[in-house]
Amino acid sequence: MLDLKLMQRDPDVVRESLRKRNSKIDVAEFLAMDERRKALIADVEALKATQNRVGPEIAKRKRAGEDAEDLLEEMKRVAERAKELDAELSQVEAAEKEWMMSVPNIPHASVPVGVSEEDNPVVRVVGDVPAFDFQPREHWELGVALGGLDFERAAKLAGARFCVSFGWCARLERALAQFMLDTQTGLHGYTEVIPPYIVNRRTMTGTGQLPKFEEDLFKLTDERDFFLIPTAEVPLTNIYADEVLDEEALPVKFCAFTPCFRSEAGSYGKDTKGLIRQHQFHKVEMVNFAHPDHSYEALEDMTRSAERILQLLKLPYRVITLCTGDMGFGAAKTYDIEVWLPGQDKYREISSCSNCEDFQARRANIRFQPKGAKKKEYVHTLNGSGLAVGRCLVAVIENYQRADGSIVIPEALKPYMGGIEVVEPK
RNA sequence: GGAGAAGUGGCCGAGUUGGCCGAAGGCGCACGCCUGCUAAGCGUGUAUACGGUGUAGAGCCGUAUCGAGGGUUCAAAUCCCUCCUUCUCCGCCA
Repeated sequence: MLDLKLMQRDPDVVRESLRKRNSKIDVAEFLAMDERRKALIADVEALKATQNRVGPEIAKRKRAGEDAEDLLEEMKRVAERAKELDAELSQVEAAEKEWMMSVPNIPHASVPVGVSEEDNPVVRVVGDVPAFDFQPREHWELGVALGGLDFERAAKLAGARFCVSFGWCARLERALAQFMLDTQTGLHGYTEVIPPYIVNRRTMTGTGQLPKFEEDLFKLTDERDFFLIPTAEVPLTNIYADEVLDEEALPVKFCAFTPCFRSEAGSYGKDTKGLIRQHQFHKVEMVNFAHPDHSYEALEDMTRSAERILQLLKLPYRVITLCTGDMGFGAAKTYDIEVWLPGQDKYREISSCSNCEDFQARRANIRFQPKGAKKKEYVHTLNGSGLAVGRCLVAVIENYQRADGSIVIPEALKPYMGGIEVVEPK
């Protein structure tokens, strides 16, 4: 959520932001609501002030045994009127809040202006795209042939966009997860967390999934308003909702390995084969709570931490900056890391690292107490995949394939593979 | 799943014949004084949000907030309803 004061004082900044994001949201709508709200507050509070002034007078008369009928009559009318205006005020406030909650974050000045992913500049390219002396195959083809992936039985169990992994493949995914966690906790100072995979509406609203993107989520039919997490960013970031952190404690760095659940509504026809786009996948997520003065350093730091995984696995990748038109709702700046997939002959997203500045912190009410200052400030929150485990499995399979259809296990994963060094066709 | 108890300011804890309660007291914290020695004492201050004004995150005025939401009433921390959370006992269970 944006700062209400900023909306009121400098609506042009918001207009400009929305223009860069190609949004149709109209700031004038907000300004009108805000005017109306202020007018109502003035009226309602004047009436309540009257009530507070006359109330003790009534009590005084009653105690003295005097008649207070005239005041009671008058106050009855005041109370009635106050109630009417209060109801209208509540409506206006709710509408205004909803409007505020649907406005995306303001892009950082360094973010390139653009319309679509075509306009995302490449920041750096790391590792050489491997040259194969045969036609590299796609992961789903290799995985199925080697008995590791089974999409047909998954369809039977659940439906499209699910997968069952067996044997070496299940082990490889577990190895990747463990390797990532060990790297982030051991090398980069992250604290490992196991959060709930089901969260409530408040939590989903704190990070920005709600109210705008409910159709992307799996909602439980339970009357308790439960949702399956689409990413561990949601529970990790909300861990400190409604809390005040010590300034010296910043930055706080959490990581978690969790399943992620996404409805993938509106992605019909995209990536219909393989593991790239599933309703359920695993991800190691990193979340930082940073001091506002250092959050952009933290973004670089987090991105490097994600890249480290690919470097250790010797997987070629590149880093791009998302342009204003391609950036997510809550982000002020986002780097995507794209890994090379020989089977697809292109780079595909495997991590997304964002600085949300105080956008989520304001929604979730996460603050810190600056030393010497009176007022508490919102922290900056960052999140990034470190990495998407399912897509990393895809990358390993495709990059480490050999002409005979076998797959070599990357050096860095061998300690986790229980002796498996090569997966070969039977 | 059954039975019961509780939710007040950073913490503890008063307040339940509705009005004099934004809320006693204590602790903690901040500043000052005193004293001077591994202490203590004294004084003052100590929430947040919104609205108005404005020297525009100074001050002042107003409103709201005693788990959340709704109701009764001229008036509710105090009465009624719903929900949430925590705790205790029993049952069940990975």
